[in-house]
This record gives sequence, structure tokens and C-alpha cells, in this order.
Amino acid sequence: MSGKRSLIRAGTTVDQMVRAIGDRIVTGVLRPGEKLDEVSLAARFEVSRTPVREALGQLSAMGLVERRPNRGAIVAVVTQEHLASMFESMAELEGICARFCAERMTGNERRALETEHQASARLVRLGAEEDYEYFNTEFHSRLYRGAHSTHIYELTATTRSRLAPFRRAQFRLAGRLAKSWQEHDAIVTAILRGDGAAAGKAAREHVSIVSEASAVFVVDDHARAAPLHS
Amino acid sequence: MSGKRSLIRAGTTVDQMVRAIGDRIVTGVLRPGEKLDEVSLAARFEVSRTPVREALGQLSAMGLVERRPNRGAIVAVVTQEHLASMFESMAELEGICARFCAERMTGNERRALETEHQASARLVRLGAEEDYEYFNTEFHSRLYRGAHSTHIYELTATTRSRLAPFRRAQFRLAGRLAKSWQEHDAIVTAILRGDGAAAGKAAREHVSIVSEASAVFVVDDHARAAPLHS
DNA sequence: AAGGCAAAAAGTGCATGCAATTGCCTTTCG
DNA sequence: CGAAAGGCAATTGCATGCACTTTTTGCCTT
Repeated sequence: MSGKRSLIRAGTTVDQMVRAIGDRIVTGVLRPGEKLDEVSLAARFEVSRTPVREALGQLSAMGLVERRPNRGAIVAVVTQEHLASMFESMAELEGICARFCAERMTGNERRALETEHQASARLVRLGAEEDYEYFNTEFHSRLYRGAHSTHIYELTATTRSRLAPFRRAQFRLAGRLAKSWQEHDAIVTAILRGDGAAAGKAAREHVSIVSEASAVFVVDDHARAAPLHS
Repeated sequence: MSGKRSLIRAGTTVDQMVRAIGDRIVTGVLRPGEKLDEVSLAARFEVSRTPVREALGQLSAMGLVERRPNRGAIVAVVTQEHLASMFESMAELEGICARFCAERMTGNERRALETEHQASARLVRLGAEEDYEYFNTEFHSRLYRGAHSTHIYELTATTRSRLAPFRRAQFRLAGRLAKSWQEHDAIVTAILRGDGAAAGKAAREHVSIVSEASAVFVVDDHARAAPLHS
């Protein structure tokens, strides 16, 4: 094969395809309901159909794409009901993570969480949406890791990535930035206090609010991407 | 292709392979750490390597097998730590399901749960381990469905199947059968009372106890399957 | 006799090719 | 004019083949 394996990160071709296609779905480049043609993808990434097929199979196992036998694959289209269920699960999962964090985080982890959280306050004052979004991701990631439970981490991280397409624009909502920080603050405070129940409750409520904030966008995205699907 | 597609249920060849291999892992025919040779599997199921490869990829995405690039695939070998984390997650997930059940189950669902649960009492008196195991599976499945949340259902069901290889023999433990029924009874009672918090607590404790009951077997299984891994 | 190196054997990774199914377009009949 | 049937193009599903990587084995050196 040609020495073309260059730019996309290392790993087998299949892994690269999983990442490449998965990223495009998670970041919204590929919209729910969009058809994923094997030959087009193969041409687009300059590989043969085989690794593309395998990647689609794995993405299907992850729930990011939907495969109709003999009829091709599409970006997974989630119903309103399933979406609500995912946000609900996310709230519960983050609640568990926060509770575990309160009970298990090491001193270093607590300090780092507090430090980063306080640093992000500046971004709120500046209204730096994109930078805040980065900190937000990092904040939640800290929560998942701080739970010290590899499987909870997996469940939470994959659920989060499946939700990613539906909450891209949440920080554009007026006042959402400051509100998000305050909600984070409630979580951090409870964790530092070692109050697992309060931390869990605060985290659940945080996600619930994000869920509502995202709902308005969901409808739009959905209508544009898959106008008819019944 | 030859008219050999007979016994295993319908679907594409890849789907059949996923089910076939996955079943063998979940039921313990293939033990953790066991090597999964592509050509052997292909020969065993009378298909070419391509669908086997795709199946292994999907099973890898589900966490049931582990793939080492250029070095073949093995049945996923979980560390003690990861196993504990999975049981812990399972306890939390079942807790959530039970809580949701208490809040959301329909009248029919509640009645069916109660009826089946009472029916299973007979099996305990008879000491019918295998039959009780079937009812047990059905009972938990009812809990997952009764939560009325498709995504929680998915998370719970896949976690349960990943744990399946490690808890096969739990009911062989003396007295475990009766104890299991009592724990189920606590869950059912709380659900019928509509007491979400109590139902969640009872379900969490139930899984925790199963976890401890299984631990002893885990060590054995593990030692036999992958004697050296550190 | 033990260690290391090299070559071969085994097994994985991907590309290509062919069969089969699907969807669409045309044709034909009511 | 509309609807059903038939054929064609496009696309998926799987098998096979070749290249590359890893592992093993046998020989040579020390």
C-alpha cells in the first residue's frame, strides 16, 4: 500500500477510520440521518472498503451509526424519547460520579478541581464561550476520572460523546455561561465538603438544565437533518 | 454461498458471528484470556475470515474481546480492579432502575412483577437452582424494562452481559437461593409501595451481595484461564 | 551448553473481485 | 392516466489473495 498513512493519528487503519468517522459524527459534521456510503468514505479517506466496513460495524456497536442490512448505514438518528433517556441517564451517571468524587478524590485531585474551577471564573467574566467550553469539558472529565471507577468512567464518557452532537451550541444561550459556572460551583463545593449526596444532587440538576438548554437546538438539528423518518 | 446458514438465528453473517462468539464468551465456553484465532473461528463457523474479523471488531467495541494490533484477539481479560468497578457500576445502575421502577411502572408491570416474584418462591423451596436462575434473569430484565428509559436499559443490559462470565455459579453457594429471593422481595415491596429511595437502596445492596458471592469464583476462573498476567 | 541471530512459518491487515440484494426507472396493461 | 411488473444500475455482503508483522525454530557462534 502507498505511504499515505500520514496525517491522521497512529493505529491501524480501522482504528483511524473509527476515530475519523466518529469524530465527524460527534462534532456534527455528519448529521443524524445522513447516509454513510462505503465507497464514498473509502475514497474520502483513501482506503479500501474493508476498513470502512469494519469501522462502520464498530461505530454501529457503539450506537453512533445505524446499519440497515443490505441498505447501507446512516448516522444514528435518535428519537426525542431516546434523547431524553440519554440525558436522563447522563444526569444519573454524573450524579454517581460526583458522589464518588466527594467520597474518593485524593487531595491532589480536589485541589486541581478547585483550582481549575476558580480559573474558569475569569472566562465567564470575559464571556469567552469557546475557551469556557474547553474548561467545561475538562471539568466534567475530572469528575469522571475522580470517581475512581473505570467502568463508570467508560459508561459516562461514551454516553457523553453520544450526546455531544445535541448540545453543541448550549453556551450561546444568553446567561448560560454564568449559570453553568454557578452550577459547577455547587458541585465543587459539595465535593470539597465531602458531601456525596449533595454533590450527586447538584450534578444531576446541572445535567438536567443542560438537557433543557439543548432541547431547543435538538428540534432544529433534527428537522434539518432527517425531515422524514417514520 | 452454501445453504449452511441454518441453525443460528437469522441476520447477516456478521451478526450471526457476533451472537455466536458473544454467546460463547458470555456463557463461559470461551474463557477470559483465551486466544481467538481468526482462521480457526472462520473454519469453525464455515465462513471466511472477513465476517469473523468484523465480528471481533464489534465485540471489541462492546468490550467483550480485546484486540492487540497484529497480534490477534483474546477474550477480554478484566483485572480484579475493573471487575470490582463493573460490579459497583452494576449496583448503581440497578439502583437507578429500581428507583425508576418505583416511580414509573404501570399497573400491569407492577402486577406482573409481583406475580412472577411470588411464583419464584416455589422454586426456592424446591431448591431448583437452574429454574430459579431463569426467573432471576427475567426478574432483573423486568427491572431494566420497568425503568422506562431506553438508554439506561442499554447500559444496564450490556454491563450485565459483560459481568455474566463472572457470576455463573453464584446460586451454587449454600443458602444463596433463599437469600436472593429475600433481597428480591425487599426490592419488589419497595417498588410496589412506590418508595423509590428504598427500592434503589435494596437493589444496590442486592448487587453488592451478588458481587461478593461471585468474587470467590472469579479468582478460580481467572487463575485457570490466565494463570499469569502481571 | 547457552545465547543470539536469521530465516521460515504462522497469522493479521487491507485490497480487490464477484455474487446478491435493493432501489429506481422504464415499460406495459388495466 | 395510474398502477403494477420487469429489468438495470448502484451498493452492500462476503470470499479470496497478497503484503506486512510477529513469532518460532533451527543453526551458528561464543
